[in-house]
Amino acid sequence: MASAAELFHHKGFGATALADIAEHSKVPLGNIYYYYRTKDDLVRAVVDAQASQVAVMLAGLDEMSRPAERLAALAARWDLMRDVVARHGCPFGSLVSELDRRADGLDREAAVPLTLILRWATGQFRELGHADPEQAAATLLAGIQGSSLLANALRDPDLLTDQIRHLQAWIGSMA
Amino acid sequence: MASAAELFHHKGFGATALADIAEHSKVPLGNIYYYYRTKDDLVRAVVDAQASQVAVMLAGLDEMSRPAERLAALAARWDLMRDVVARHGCPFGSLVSELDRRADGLDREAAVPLTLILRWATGQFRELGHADPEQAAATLLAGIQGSSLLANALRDPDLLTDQIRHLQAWIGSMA
DNA sequence: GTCTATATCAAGATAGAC
DNA sequence: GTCTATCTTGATATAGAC
Repeated sequence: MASAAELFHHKGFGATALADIAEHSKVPLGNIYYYYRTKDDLVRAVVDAQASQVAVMLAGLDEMSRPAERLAALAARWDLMRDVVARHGCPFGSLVSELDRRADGLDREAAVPLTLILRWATGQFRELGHADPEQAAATLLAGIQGSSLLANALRDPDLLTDQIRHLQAWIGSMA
Repeated sequence: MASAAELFHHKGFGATALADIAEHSKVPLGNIYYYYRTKDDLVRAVVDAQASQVAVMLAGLDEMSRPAERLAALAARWDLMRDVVARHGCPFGSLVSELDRRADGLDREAAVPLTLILRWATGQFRELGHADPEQAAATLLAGIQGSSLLANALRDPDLLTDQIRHLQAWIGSMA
C-alpha cells in the first residue's frame, strides 16, 4: 500500500500498473489481490491512509499555542517537501485531480484529505477572528495547491517556497 | 482534435480511449491515425491548440487600457467557466497535472499554456509598478489554479467565484 | 497466506479494401 | 483520403499449486 501511494504520486494512478507496485514492493502480483480485490480498492486504501495522515498532522499542529502559528506551520509542510512537489506535485492535489473526473464514488472520496484541511483551517481563521474564515481557509489552501501545481509545471521548487512565504506573511499580518 | 480536447478535459488523457474520441467526433477510428500517428501526437496537438487559444486571449486582453483592468479580466475568464471548472477542473491545470508525471518531452510541452500566462501577467504587474512582478504573477496564477482545483474537488462553483473576486480585489488595491 | 502461470479484455496501432 | 476489420500488447484479474 505504501508502494502504491508512492507510485500513484510519482507516475499517476492510471499510469501505474499493479505489476509496477508488485515489483516496487517486492510483493508478488497475485498476492496484492489477496488484500485488495481491485485496483480501485487499493487507491481507496491509499486515500484513506492520506486522510489519516492529515488527521495526525492537524492534531500535531493543534499542539501549538496560537492559530496564526498553526496555520503558518501548515503551509510550511509543503515547503518541507518542495523538491518532491516540484517534481511530482502535491500528493493530495494530483490524486484528487486525476480521480475527480471519474463518475463513480471514488471521485468524492479522493477529496476527503483536502476537505479535512479546509475544515480545520476554517476553524483556525475563525479563532483568529477573521470576518470570513471559510473564504480565508479557501484562499490559503488554494494558494498552497496552486503554487504546488505551478512549481510542478515549471519544475521550480523556489516558486513554491516564495509563495508559501507570501502566504505566511499574509497570515502573520492578521495575527 | 476538438473532441480530443474536450474528452481529455472531461475524462482525463489516460482514461480517454481513441475509440471514445472516434465515437464523439464521428470520425472513424482508423481515420484518426491518418492525421495523428500516435495518441501522444494527438495530445501534443491539443496542447498546441491550447497555447494558441491562450495567445489569442492575451492579445485580446492587451486591447484594454490599464494593466489592472487586464489582469482582472484574465481572472474573470475562469469565472465565466465556473460550472465546467467545478465539474472537470481547469483544462490547462488538469492536463498539465496529468502529463507532468511523464518522463518524455510531453511533460514540458504541457506546461506551455501556463507559462505563457505567467509571462504575460509578469509584464502586466511590472507595468503596474509592482516591486516583484514575477512573484505577483505567480500568486495570481496559483490562486486561479488552486481555486479551480478546490472548486473541482468540492464540486462548488461558488468557491471559485469567491476566490476570483478576492484576487480581483487584490489587483484593484494596487492599481 | 503465498506465489506462479494464465485467462480475459481493453486499447493503441495497423492492414488493406474502397 | 476514408473506413472496417483486425493485429498486438499490456494490464487487470483469476486459477490453482504449494
